[in-house]
Amino acid sequence: MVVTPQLLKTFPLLSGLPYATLEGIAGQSSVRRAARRAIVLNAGQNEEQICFLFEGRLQGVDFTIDGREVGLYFVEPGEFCGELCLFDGGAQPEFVMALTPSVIVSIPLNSMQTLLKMHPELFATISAKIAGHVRKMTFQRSLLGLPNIAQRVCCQLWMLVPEKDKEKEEAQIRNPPTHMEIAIMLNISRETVTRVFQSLQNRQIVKRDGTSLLVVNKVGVLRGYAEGKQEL
Amino acid sequence: MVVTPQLLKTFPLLSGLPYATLEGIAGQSSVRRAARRAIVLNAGQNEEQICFLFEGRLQGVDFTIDGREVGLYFVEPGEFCGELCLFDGGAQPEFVMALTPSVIVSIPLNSMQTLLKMHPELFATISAKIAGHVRKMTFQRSLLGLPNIAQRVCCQLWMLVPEKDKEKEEAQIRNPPTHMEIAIMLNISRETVTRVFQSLQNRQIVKRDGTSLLVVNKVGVLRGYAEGKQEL
DNA sequence: CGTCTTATGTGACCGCAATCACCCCGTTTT
DNA sequence: AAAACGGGGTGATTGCGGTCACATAAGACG
Repeated sequence: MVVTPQLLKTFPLLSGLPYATLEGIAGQSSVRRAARRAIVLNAGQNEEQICFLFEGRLQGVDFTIDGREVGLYFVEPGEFCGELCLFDGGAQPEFVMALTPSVIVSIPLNSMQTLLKMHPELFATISAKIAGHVRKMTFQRSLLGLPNIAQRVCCQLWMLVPEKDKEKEEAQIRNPPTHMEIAIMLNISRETVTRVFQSLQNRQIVKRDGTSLLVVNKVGVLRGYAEGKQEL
Repeated sequence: MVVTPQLLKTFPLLSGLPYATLEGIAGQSSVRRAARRAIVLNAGQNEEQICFLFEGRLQGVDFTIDGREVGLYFVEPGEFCGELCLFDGGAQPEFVMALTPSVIVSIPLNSMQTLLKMHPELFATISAKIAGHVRKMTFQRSLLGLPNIAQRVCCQLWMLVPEKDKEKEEAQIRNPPTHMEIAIMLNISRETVTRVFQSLQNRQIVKRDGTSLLVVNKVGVLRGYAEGKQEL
């Protein structure tokens, strides 16, 4: 499929670039659909591409020495991943997998490097992204320290609430991760996640609406659980 | 205390700089001793300094919502920390604490920024350092996925073995972290770490030599445990 | 020197989440 | 339409590591 400048313009990182530049980049880029569970980036390889997520949800995953899956972070539409090679040319440390059918725009590493030379102001955004990633990982790690499992799940759920809905009473989480995908993020078993969700549903705090929508009815209460102000 | 150019030159990041430049930086920098448990960098604040560790050992630590300590990474002599503000000007995400009495050289953020303008080639090293940090955190996260606790401890211990000793039969770990400090890195209790160490000592794999030295007698065996090839 | 503090060592107990085994249900595949 | 699959739901069991409560050892320090 063809990458259009309009498509590239939808990504915050690139939205400020002149049309002509975007046209050039578009010519070197590619767009692909990734099926559920498809590998977008491989660990341990020099992937040499920056992946922009247009639609869907991705997850960074790693594996322990004994083969268990470990969830690292989620990638939401508009964000990108695989940018670590811009910093040290090294290999991709973790796998990136599509959790839902996704649309991904890939810009090759060297196109990206050329672009950065022409527009060094983009460096600030990319640096900020990496810095943000470090902060996110730090926070995620601190989640694992919580002895209360339900609180862990609520924190993770809270992070999936769209920014714009955090102050509202009700929120929607589109394409929510499966229980398994949440479980590996939090180092707990799938069954335990299910049981916490049951508990939340019984209290009418969340509600499933089909397979691709999770409604948070009482955003404030969820937040309370996440912050440990109330026990589930 | 006064920072000399010679002191700065001991740090890999700065060792390639001309003497005159180092003199300039030295004038703006400061060196301090941090006692055991002293806070070197505060979380949530704009610390605006890059800290180079000359001697000792530091640990990045965070706290969960309910106040538990979480260990994030260790800083070894020659390395630096607090560099995240170079990337987004944001606050320091985690605390950095001295585990042993340490000597730390601090370069203010704006001196560092000026230096980077004059010597953009340093960017590569700093970028690589951040990239390395991301890789380290990813690995550390995958450690937490290990269901076998003893293996986790052995992995952590293996990472403390100096690079130069990894192929040898015997290795020394100077200023080893306490059991508690290892425990918070691995999300396990202090007692459990103690029990694993007992087990390792009984099998003559490690040996304490005073308070500031841990001798690994059988490096290969430790590695075997770390990689899950043998069960402890 | 004795006193304080911090680190380590160890047993007993117990609670909680992992595991296992199975169910249901909706979707996709054949 | 049947079969296969993946996701979610649930009970019973159990083992492992957390917690608690001490004991002991080793420095730190006046």
